[in-house]
Amino acid sequence: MPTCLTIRVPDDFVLSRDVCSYGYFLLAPNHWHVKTQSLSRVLHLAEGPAKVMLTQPSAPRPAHLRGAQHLFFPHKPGAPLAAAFDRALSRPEQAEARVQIGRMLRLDEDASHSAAFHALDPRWKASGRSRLFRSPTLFEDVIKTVTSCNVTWPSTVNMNRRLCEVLGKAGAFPTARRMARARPATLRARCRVGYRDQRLVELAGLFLPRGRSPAHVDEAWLTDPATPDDDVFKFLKSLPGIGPYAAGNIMQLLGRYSRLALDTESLRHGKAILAMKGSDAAIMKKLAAHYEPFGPLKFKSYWFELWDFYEAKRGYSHNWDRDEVGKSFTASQF
DNA sequence: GGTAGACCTGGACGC
DNA sequence: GCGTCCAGGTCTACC
Repeated sequence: MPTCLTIRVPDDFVLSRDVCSYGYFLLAPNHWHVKTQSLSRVLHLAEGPAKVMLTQPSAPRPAHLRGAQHLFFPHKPGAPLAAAFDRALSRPEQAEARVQIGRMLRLDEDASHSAAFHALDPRWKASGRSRLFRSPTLFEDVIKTVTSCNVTWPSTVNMNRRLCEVLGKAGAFPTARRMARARPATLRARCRVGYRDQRLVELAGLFLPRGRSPAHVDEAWLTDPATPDDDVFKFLKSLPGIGPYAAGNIMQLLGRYSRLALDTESLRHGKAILAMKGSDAAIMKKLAAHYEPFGPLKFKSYWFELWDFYEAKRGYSHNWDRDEVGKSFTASQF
């Protein structure tokens, strides 16, 4: 009989809001189902891939909001999630699945973490936004970040879809082992990753347990609170295909929010929304100064400002259709 | 330390 | 249908 797990979540956790909080929820193998307000994807587990569907009990729509265009998330905050798999999971696999789901949904950030963020930046208290969706593994987060560099959003969508189709098992995201064994020419020709081919293969090799390179990715060290942010940032920048933007983004994916990931979207935001003037370099400096008051959580403040802008243009993110949004969504098109 | 140019893909546009 | 232009971050060579 297929396994169905009950996942306990923090008191303020809302599936629709906390999944649809970062662009990766639109990238394969993730699939957000607007009609049912649920998330499905294939997870890699010890005995093979398993598809999971995550749901949370719904909350009744308050009478005063009925029929009105208003920020309303359809789930009951803090209600346990149901994780329904398409096959039976062994005990060790169930534990593994819980770890991966917990990472993806940032269940380690409890209500007190959200409260601390809202105390620092009260603009997000009403919506409750605080968590940023990520991947079940650091490896997937790093590869997704590289596929988002120097391309428009539709290309990122395509690259991730093709990586899953060509190298993934049963629709899963490729494992580091599989990608490390791939020929760069295959990645280029079949996954359309372009010049990133060699870099992706090298990166994948650094995630293998017995990486020979001194740059081997030690996830325990990267996530250890005792490791200074500066050291993590410096290490990430030393990896192939990772520059200042990608390193800043991976920092937040590691739960380190003290850095910004500044790119052309940031420039657009600075000019159009924050009315900043000057050269690009000058605006980058102004952006850094602008978010400084939000200290160790500045990435969240920055990101939710961007997200607000996207939602103002396209409606609430939990109602975004993956295929529709995948065709556009880039600075030059706003 | 700062900067110019190459690296690729895919969409927009003109013919 | 074809050719050209452009957006996008990283890397290398060079000053």
